[in-house]
Amino acid sequence: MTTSRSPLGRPRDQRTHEAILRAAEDLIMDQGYAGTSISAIATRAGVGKDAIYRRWPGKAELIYEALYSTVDTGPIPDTGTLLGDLTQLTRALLDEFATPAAMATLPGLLADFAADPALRSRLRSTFLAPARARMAEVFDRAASRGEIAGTVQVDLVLDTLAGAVFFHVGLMGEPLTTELAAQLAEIVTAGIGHR
Amino acid sequence: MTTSRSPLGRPRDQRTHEAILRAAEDLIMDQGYAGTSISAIATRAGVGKDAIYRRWPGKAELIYEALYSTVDTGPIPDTGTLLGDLTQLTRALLDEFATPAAMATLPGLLADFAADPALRSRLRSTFLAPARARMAEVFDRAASRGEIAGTVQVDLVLDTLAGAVFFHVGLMGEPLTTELAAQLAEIVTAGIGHR
Amino acid sequence: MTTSRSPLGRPRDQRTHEAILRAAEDLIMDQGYAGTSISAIATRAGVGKDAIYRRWPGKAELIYEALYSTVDTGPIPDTGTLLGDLTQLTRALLDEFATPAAMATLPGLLADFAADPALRSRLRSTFLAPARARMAEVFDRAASRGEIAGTVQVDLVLDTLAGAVFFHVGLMGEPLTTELAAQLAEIVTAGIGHR
Amino acid sequence: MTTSRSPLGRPRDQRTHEAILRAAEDLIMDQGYAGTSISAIATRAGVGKDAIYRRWPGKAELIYEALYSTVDTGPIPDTGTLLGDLTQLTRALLDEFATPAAMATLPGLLADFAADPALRSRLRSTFLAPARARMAEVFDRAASRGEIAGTVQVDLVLDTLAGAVFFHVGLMGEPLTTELAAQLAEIVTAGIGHR
DNA sequence: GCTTAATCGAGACGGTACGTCGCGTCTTGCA
DNA sequence: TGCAAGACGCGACGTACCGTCTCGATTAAGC
Repeated sequence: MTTSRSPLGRPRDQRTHEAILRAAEDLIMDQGYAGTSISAIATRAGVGKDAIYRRWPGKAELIYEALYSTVDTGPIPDTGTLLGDLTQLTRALLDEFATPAAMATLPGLLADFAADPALRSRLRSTFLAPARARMAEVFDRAASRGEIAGTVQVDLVLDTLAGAVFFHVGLMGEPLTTELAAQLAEIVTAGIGHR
Repeated sequence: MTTSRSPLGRPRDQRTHEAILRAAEDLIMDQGYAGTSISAIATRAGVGKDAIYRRWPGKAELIYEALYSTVDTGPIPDTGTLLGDLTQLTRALLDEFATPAAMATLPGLLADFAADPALRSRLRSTFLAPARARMAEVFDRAASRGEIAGTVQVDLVLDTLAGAVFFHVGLMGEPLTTELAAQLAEIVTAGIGHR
Repeated sequence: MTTSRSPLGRPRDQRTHEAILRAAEDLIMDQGYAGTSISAIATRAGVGKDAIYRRWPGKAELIYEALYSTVDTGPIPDTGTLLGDLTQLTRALLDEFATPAAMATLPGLLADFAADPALRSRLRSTFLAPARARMAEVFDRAASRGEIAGTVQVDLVLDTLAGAVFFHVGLMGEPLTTELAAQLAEIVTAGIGHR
Repeated sequence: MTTSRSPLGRPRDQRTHEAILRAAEDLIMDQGYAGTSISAIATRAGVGKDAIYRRWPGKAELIYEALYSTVDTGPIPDTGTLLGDLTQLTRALLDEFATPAAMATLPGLLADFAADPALRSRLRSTFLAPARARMAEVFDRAASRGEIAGTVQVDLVLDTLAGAVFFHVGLMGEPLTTELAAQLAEIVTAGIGHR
């Protein structure tokens, strides 16, 4: 049997967990990523610093979980055309990145992730891999419809879309046009689709 | 006349200037961006901290000048085709970002720039604007050749290319394939070119 | 009758008690008083922290019991002379203070006791009072032998002896000469005896 | 020549130094030794913690300098009798230990000094050695007057007096009788003087 | 046999202090 | 005025203990 033994000692308090995440999000909102310290989060949450370090190894992981825990889990779009599907995928990406908190956080967060190989691979497996799987499915369907020929470099497309969104939204702080997702999807679809 | 008055007192020592830039580059190489402090740069350069703050307002600007001062000033590519021109522009972008020092620096540097509106606009005017001008020229020629119709959203294309390169190289630390530039240029060209 | 009701619930485990005292002594030996934490004692004893706090209110009391529980209960010396009796009392004092563990512990322990009035009076009643009683007896006999006249300030003598021993052994970490007890006793005897 | 080169860099600010010592003394007064933290001293003095750690390696040395810097430098007593001289020396000892701040500090301070061999020897050379020299002088004069015969174990006497004072005042927190010095001096004088 | 209640190991909890580091500014003496 | 050196106030870092608490499990004594 695989009955996982109930862990020893006092279990972690769920309310503590939530208070930390909430405090983190609040502080990010009005202080930005760099201006938010672990101590400040702890104070605001009414929590000891240890309670934070017990759960997360550092600021980057905490903030990542606080803001990006809602990985896209909706149904994979199936509009009947590659362009339609890609547009929806891109729009989902945008929706996640375009919140005020996310915009204020992305550059600093990505910098911290980039600086640490362990974090980098965590980001890849936690965030990028699911997105890649969804996109691969979309391309598969497009191929079976005959919309595209041969293989598509899914990673390349994903990087292109994510990179463009990051540049626009996170880095440049550009006002977010609702057409951006459509335009990007259009470019990529046409760029790939030509056989 | 606008002859700026020659400044009073002892003139700044050019060797100090160079020593700082060299020390900054060295430290970036083996400590990364976050691990490089102004104090450390000063010590390594055999220089007082004031000598640094007298020249640059902070770490971001110093590192930016030390590593990215060589803005692309070569001739605008003119291969006769949009694809060829874009490939060359993208390759230039890659060459600049793909040095070890640049890869180790980009995310942290961009985070610092993103956090400060003043820096952000400086980046836009110093770095992005020239690249945009060169790209606009390439598109103009393509239009006059009849390769593309109507207007092209140059900013969008630039963000897409730069974003993709940043994601691949700076953030993910991916091994750099020489074909990346060609592939990206191909996607964008096709994506735009279709009329 | 006042037969104390046998307590409800699971009785305390004697082995736990002993394991704690043994762990405390071990840790004191190679980490000193300040370097010994309650957590460390608990871990070393294979015991929860509560098991400690259930028995002792703090580190000072625990260590005190672990190292000084063997209050001098031997027969009161009766050598026939004041000098002989005082020498033996002093030697007993020395024997108790001169163990490596005691030497490593005394200053820190006394500091904790001094900082808390409750502890201070506990020390007085538990440790000093018995020693004082024994010494008073010795003086009584000396008076009845005619060795000393009038009253003797027992407290003063005790403080003098204990203070000197503490200074030599605990504070200065001086190598312990076997003659120290004799010399101190001699001084005090002569100092008091003169009428 | 032995002209000591003027040190490089900005010299340490004397007012900072004094503010720290004053804040330390204040806090000791109403918080005790254990209740006084370096951070609190820094805050109270309006000073950064570094300014403290730059000057003293830890709390013990800082407090020691703040409270006991005024080593007895008055003229060596010369009353004509050993008893008179010793009484005065003991009274000086008492005067130094019997201030409220000193009483609140001594046990904790001595514990910290005892825990570190380096501090222990510092205490010996800075504090005890001068006192020993003064006492040796007193004994020399007594010998030349014929009051005492042969050699006297100055260290033993010093430890006895200091230990007794420490026990009474620092450890037990006893109310301080003005006669204590006289009584102690009397015991020691008689104890030694008998030939 | 069942209930009651205290104890057990383990470890989470809110705090507080630690000693270090980097920031950007300032104050020296010398060039 | 520039310059190297380094002190300055500030504030965050991540760690260590404190003494209390909350788990599930264990161990008697009283019903």
